[in-house]
Amino acid sequence: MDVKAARGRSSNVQSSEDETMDLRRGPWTVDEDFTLINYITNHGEGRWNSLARAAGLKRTGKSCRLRWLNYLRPDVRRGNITLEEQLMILELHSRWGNRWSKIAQYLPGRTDNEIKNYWRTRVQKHAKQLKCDVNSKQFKDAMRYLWMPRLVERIQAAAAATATTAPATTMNGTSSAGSTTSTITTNTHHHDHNLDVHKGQMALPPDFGVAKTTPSCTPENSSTAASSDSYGTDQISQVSEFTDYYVNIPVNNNPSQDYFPIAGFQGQSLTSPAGNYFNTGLDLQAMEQNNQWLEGGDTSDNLWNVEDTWFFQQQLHNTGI
DNA sequence: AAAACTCTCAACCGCCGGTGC
DNA sequence: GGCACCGGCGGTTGAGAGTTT
Repeated sequence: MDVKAARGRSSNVQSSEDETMDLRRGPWTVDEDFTLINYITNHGEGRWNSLARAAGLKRTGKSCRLRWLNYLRPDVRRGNITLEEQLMILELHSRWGNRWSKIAQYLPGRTDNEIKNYWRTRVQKHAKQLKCDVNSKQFKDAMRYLWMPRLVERIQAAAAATATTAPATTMNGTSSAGSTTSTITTNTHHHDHNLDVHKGQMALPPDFGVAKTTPSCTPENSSTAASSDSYGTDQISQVSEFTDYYVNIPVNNNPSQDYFPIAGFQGQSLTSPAGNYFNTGLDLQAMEQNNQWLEGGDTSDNLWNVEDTWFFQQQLHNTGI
């Protein structure tokens, strides 16, 4: 098959160099993969254009680089994004916006492309369901006060379940295995860098979770400093608005050592994630009392159910936001 | 069963900054 | 300083798989 012509968009715009070199485009074949892996195994990475030529691949250097980094590299992790990774992505995106490669640095084995795809397909889908812009204050607040706490809950529930089967370790804080009533312990100055969050290697940025001297989860300043797609240097929060406080959450089989940061809580029970920090008119406590959104059993893609969406939209309507 | 629709993700594009001549 | 080349990044596309009608 002539891969070059496989993608209509690609076949329309061909550089003269491509035509003279008869470079291939489109999906990689098994043989090409094998050739690239073999060459890099024997010679290492180098200048990608010359590598492509030396390896006998009729591909651009860019294409080889992309294939290697996003797919063939031995340490690339594939498959579902874990809850911890989801939480990390939400958090880091709140800080850095669409800096996918930077975010990927903190998710070992995940590529910027994968994270970008996750954001576009999952996160933006939720924004679409809520009929609001993914960069809007409403959506960011909903993400912070609904989605992230819910992720934390599920992580915690999973950890509690693990603890039930392996009672030798205990959570830092009180815990009811299998329930969602565990108390989060505030740890405002905890700096466990390079935390063993996922398969032992999920490193956190140096200021991840650093407490501000003044809590910032107020209607006035929430979701105003970050999360724009066009980040100027003055727009990048030095401290994430999502990670004002550490919350000790065991996230793997060694809960006594591992803590996962999450924002917006100050020693609150997870049963009240909407809590007292949200006074923008979106009465999330009422949402909680409406109790639909805390119902368990959903999947990571179903953190927003129909009721959530409906209620959220009602709040938007009622408050005139 | 099949058409229509939705979702996922690999791959490409253009732009930009770094580097060497 | 100017130019060319290269690598890296974020944005976008579209094929194919999956789901719904």
